[in-house]
Amino acid sequence: MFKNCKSPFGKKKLTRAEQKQLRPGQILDAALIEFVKNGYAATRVEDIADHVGVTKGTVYVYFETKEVLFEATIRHASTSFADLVTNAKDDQGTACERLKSLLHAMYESLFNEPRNRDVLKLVIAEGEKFPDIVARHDQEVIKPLIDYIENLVETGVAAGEFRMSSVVLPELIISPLMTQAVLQIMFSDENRCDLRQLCDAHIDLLMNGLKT
Amino acid sequence: MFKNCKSPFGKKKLTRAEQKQLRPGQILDAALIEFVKNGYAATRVEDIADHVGVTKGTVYVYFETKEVLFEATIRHASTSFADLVTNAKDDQGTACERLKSLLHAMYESLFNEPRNRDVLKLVIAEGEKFPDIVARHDQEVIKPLIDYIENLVETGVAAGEFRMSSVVLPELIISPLMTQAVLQIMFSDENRCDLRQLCDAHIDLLMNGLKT
Amino acid sequence: MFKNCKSPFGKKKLTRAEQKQLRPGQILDAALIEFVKNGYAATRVEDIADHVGVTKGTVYVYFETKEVLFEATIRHASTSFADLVTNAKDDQGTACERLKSLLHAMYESLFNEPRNRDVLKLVIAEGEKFPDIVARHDQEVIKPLIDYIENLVETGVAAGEFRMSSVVLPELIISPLMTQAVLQIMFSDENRCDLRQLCDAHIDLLMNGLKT
Amino acid sequence: MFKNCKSPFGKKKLTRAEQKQLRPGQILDAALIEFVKNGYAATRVEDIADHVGVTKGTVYVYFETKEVLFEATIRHASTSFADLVTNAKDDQGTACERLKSLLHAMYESLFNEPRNRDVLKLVIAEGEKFPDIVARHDQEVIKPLIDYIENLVETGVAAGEFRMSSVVLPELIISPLMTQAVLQIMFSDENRCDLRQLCDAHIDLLMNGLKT
DNA sequence: TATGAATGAGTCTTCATTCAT
DNA sequence: GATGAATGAAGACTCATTCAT
Repeated sequence: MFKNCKSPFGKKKLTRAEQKQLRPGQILDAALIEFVKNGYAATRVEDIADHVGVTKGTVYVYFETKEVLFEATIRHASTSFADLVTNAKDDQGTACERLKSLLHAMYESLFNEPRNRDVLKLVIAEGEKFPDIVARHDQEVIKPLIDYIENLVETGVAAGEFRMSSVVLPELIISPLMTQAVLQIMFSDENRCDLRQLCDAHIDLLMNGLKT
Repeated sequence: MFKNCKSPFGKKKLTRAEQKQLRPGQILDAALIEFVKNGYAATRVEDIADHVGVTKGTVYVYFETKEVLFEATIRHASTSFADLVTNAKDDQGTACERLKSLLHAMYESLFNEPRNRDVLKLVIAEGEKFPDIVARHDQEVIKPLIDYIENLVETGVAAGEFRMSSVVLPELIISPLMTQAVLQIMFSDENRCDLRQLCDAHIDLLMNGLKT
Repeated sequence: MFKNCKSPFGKKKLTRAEQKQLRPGQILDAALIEFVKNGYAATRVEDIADHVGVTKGTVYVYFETKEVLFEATIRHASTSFADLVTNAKDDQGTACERLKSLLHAMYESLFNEPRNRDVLKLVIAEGEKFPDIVARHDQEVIKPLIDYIENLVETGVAAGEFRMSSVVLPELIISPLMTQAVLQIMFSDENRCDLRQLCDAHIDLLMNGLKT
Repeated sequence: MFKNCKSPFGKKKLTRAEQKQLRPGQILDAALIEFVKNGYAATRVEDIADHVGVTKGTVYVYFETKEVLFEATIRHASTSFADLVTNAKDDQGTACERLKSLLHAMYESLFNEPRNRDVLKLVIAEGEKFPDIVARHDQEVIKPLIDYIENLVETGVAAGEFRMSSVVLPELIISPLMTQAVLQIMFSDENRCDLRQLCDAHIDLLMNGLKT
């Protein structure tokens, strides 16, 4: 009895099987941190292993090569942002309200999910060596977002909420977010800018700019 | 015959002394291309030398280490964008006109000067390993630009050209440019977006958003 | 009773105990194949395990180290050829007849027992790293064969069957067999040579050479 | 003066250029020794470098990979034996004399040129991993020799020197040499056998066997 | 000044071996 | 007995850097 009840008070000492299930995730988390810090080439597989508390060899039990690990790392970290658009599609309300809602969600994600910034940095820095990753990011993150906004703007124009004059490119609408992400990457997050203030100013300027 | 007669009418066959004077610039140009392509760590000094048509040793005649070469490369390539603000300060006209003029100049620079994008990419990708470079870039490129725009907006508000409501952050104003630069970096310049159209849409949306 | 009578009609589904008894032999068989194919250093213990259908760990249950396994593999595979001489000693008849009989038996063994070739290849290839194996092979395979032939020749000379002129070295007598084995090893058995024809030509030439 | 006159009495201190020319040969010689001693897989590139008195890196200046080095090593060492047949073709005399002459030359080569044994050992041991090497060896060493002997025997039979009865396979004629080479490889050359005696016995038995 | 042979520290990757389950 | 996760020592290969020419 209690044979399998590993110390009911602590949470350590997992069984091998449990460890094994956790390992890939642990390694991918550590890999993201290290790859973001040093870039692909300058990150040593051993640094990642140390970060997890295992040895080099263990990393190779789960990932065949450093390249495979890198690609898996990006894939692992790329989820949350894509979900954002998916969720936004359920929103109700006027185009204006839905646009605001989307932007708020994006600012929140920018604030709470460093992984999105991390992925962006890696796509920028390593895209030349890993074209597949750029394509994936375009396909699964950028494109859906741009398309959704384009659709929103068209809906708003049709409803008379937005002026229809010149083409309003979706890139324009999200550019403050992208720019803020890039600045956070460049200046290592020392919050030079109050995100809430930026969000408000962004929406204010944009809505004023769009209104009929 | 005429073997050494460096064709007085052509521009080839420079003397050794002339060669020597050109070398550092040639090396820095090649270094920029290679560093941008592969990143700092994955670029081999020999690749740069090959690109110039000399051997590794020659690079070390002019630059003590790869790090020194990298820093010199960034410094060498960082000039043009800073000049832009300096030149803009001579502009005359209303705040609105001067803002438009600045943005046009920046789009033109984005279009004509790939070096600005190159430097941005390197600052993003290698900033963690070279904090000095980030600081320099902030000090000499970003800050002056932000300050100039801030000043312009204040002037415009004071003159009643722009509405004064909420704070309009300079970052908001330049963000479409920054975003476009990042997209160009990520997608290797396959012009997904007509720059002229973007410029017009940007100015249109911005002016509408700012106006009283 | 009936202990071993698992499913009297089929031969599959052995008990664990039976499995256990077979394991060492299965491993040694697989090890021979892999060691012959890749050599000692380039053979991975896991390849051998895979070949048997077990995992690395199981191999180590039966053999302490890769070296021990290698030595056991050679010993396991070295039996048949030694028996050949033992059996030949029971032969009756003239020296000439007994020599022919021995050669026939050796050709048959060369044809039917790839293991002899396998052992020869390993002794040649790995002898430097495993001197014991060479010594064993010399002691248990080569020496007895040479001695037996020497004795046979002496008997034949004494009986007037063979000319006694110069010393006839036993190595001369078996060299076509050794050579054929080496060629089979080198050219992976693509039968460049009809063994029966070789056997006949060998015996013909030899008997003619030996006759008074 | 005498600046470049490197000690006319000693032979050391070669110039860089001279060194460079010698390096590949030095490396190949060392590589042959090490590869023969340990086999391909168990030989470390550093062992070879140490043997030459340089560092690992230097080996890679001249040979891209260990595999390339191995193949070059075999090619470098494979010359002398092939020449033997080429030279034999100039021989004059009866078929019998020419055959004897060839065998004498081969025994001499076996005695004086350890490289031939070395190549044979590597072809046997590593042939499976390097099929090209086996093919080359067959094409350039074995085939020419076999063909030459076949021709010689036919000539001898036509001239009535040899009996024409059964087919006499060239492999039979050279097998004592091949066997001796293999025994030398296996027993590391501790001359178990007087080569001169073997040669005489071989020729004696063979000529007796062939004669009409 | 320019070269490029040589170096050797550093990194990826493999694999024999161990041991908790 | 069997497993396979984990280890860590070892080896192939790279590349920044030096220095004799």
